[in-house]
Amino acid sequence: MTILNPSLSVDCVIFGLDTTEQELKILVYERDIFPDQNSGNKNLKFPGSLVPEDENLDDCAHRVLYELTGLKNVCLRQFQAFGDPSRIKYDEEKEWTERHYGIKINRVVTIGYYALIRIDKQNPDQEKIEDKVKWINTNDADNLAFDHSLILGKAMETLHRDIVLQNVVGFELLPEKFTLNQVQSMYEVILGCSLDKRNFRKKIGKANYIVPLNEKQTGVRHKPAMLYRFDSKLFERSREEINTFFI
Amino acid sequence: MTILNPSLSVDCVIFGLDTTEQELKILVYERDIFPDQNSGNKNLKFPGSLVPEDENLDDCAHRVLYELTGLKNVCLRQFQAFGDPSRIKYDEEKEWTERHYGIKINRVVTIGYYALIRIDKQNPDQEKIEDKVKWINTNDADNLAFDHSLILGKAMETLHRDIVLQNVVGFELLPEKFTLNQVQSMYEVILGCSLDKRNFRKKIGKANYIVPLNEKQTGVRHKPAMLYRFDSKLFERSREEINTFFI
DNA sequence: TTTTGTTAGTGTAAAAATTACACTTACTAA
DNA sequence: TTAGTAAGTGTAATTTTTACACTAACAAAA
Repeated sequence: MTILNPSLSVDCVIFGLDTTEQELKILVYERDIFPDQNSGNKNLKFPGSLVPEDENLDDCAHRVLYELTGLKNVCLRQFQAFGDPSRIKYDEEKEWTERHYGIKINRVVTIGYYALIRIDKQNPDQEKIEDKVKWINTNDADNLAFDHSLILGKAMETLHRDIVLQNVVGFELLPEKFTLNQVQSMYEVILGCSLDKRNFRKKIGKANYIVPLNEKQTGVRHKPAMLYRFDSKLFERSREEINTFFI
Repeated sequence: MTILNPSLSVDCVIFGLDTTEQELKILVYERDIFPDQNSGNKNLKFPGSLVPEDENLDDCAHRVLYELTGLKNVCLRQFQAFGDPSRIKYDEEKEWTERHYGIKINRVVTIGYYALIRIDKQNPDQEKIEDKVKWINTNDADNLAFDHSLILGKAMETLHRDIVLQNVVGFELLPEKFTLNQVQSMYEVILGCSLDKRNFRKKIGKANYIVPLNEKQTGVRHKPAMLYRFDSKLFERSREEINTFFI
């Protein structure tokens, strides 16, 4: 039997790109702590859990995400620990947590992880989760449970920084074969701004890990775009070069 | 009485610039776990402690650093949580920890903080610490206690990244009035590389928070350098601009 | 008082990167 | 055949980055 540590948890901020609606969404888990209709988003939290006594934090984050949402093979990145003793704001939240895990909890420090995924591909397993997990737009995500609005803010800061510095790519967000315009609009949605098409292509042209295929879009009502693929090995290599510059 | 959480700690990686020897050092705490003379650096750890049940993580890091070393008003930055269940490698280390705190410990997750300070100014309080705290060169810091060599590596990565991106300044490392060459050699020591003097000055010239004083060095055996001061308000303002770009 | 040793301080030209900007092409569906 | 749509392309101006070498100002020693 696994013994849960009553003062340690992980929480996963999963960003999903909705390519059809051009929106950045997050995955939340719905509980029934506050029955009031007007309780806003207080019933919504990020998928997370207390950490078993003998489990590695990274492993725990992956496992918990899988168990709660069915998502696997997600590239999670630890970004910050949240340790305010009063981060569990309401008595109801503490009671729910103790009921949920069946143990008395202490002050809980949570380790925040984040990931970017592709909504249409890596969708949460709906059967498993009994409609408790859903996507909401980042813009509608104020007043989440616990301190999860704070966690979201820090996750977004980290995401933007990582995207701009190319510490993370969002190529998980794109289909295996994609067009350069899809890459551009991915960046635009994540960064929340628009980019110049030609200058963007100049930049992307330098990235050897974006490899053109000898293939074009079909069935589109306009000039078909060239398709590309993402080469993760080449990407890792170029990322190492950047990192050794810093180290 | 404070109740310590048996599975949570903070550790502080304090970088100190030794301007005379042009070296980057770290502050370590010496214990007597391994009596063997040849035990390398296994008795050396970063100042840290278990976290009291009701204390904020940041507050805890500052308090612990003060109590162990006498250092205060240090700008600590959280950089990563370390949670490998086997990060306490040796039985002797676990025993020492339990003896030291007088409680049974679990698997301990530690939250890493780092800071940059000026060795000649903010020296640890030698009386208080009974010679248990000392500076060692970062190059000599392999095989530290627990997983503290891993922690050091991650702290240095973060430091380099923060310095290059101007997320942190090392102006705590310099005297109140300083020369541009001091700034440059500070960067050189931290980054471990040499920089072009003219290009460095061009860059520094754009930073409005480095303010020239109408004053020169005296008593030096060469052409006296212009003195400058660091304006932390102007710096904060320019840092906010950078941050809003990311956010 | 002259010399010597030492660090301070300065400019430029070439190369690279960034920015702003508008039209033609290739396809589908009507 | 036409209309609508997104794809794809180049350039000139500006800014940033890079490499590089000498003179100036002081203290100490001769």
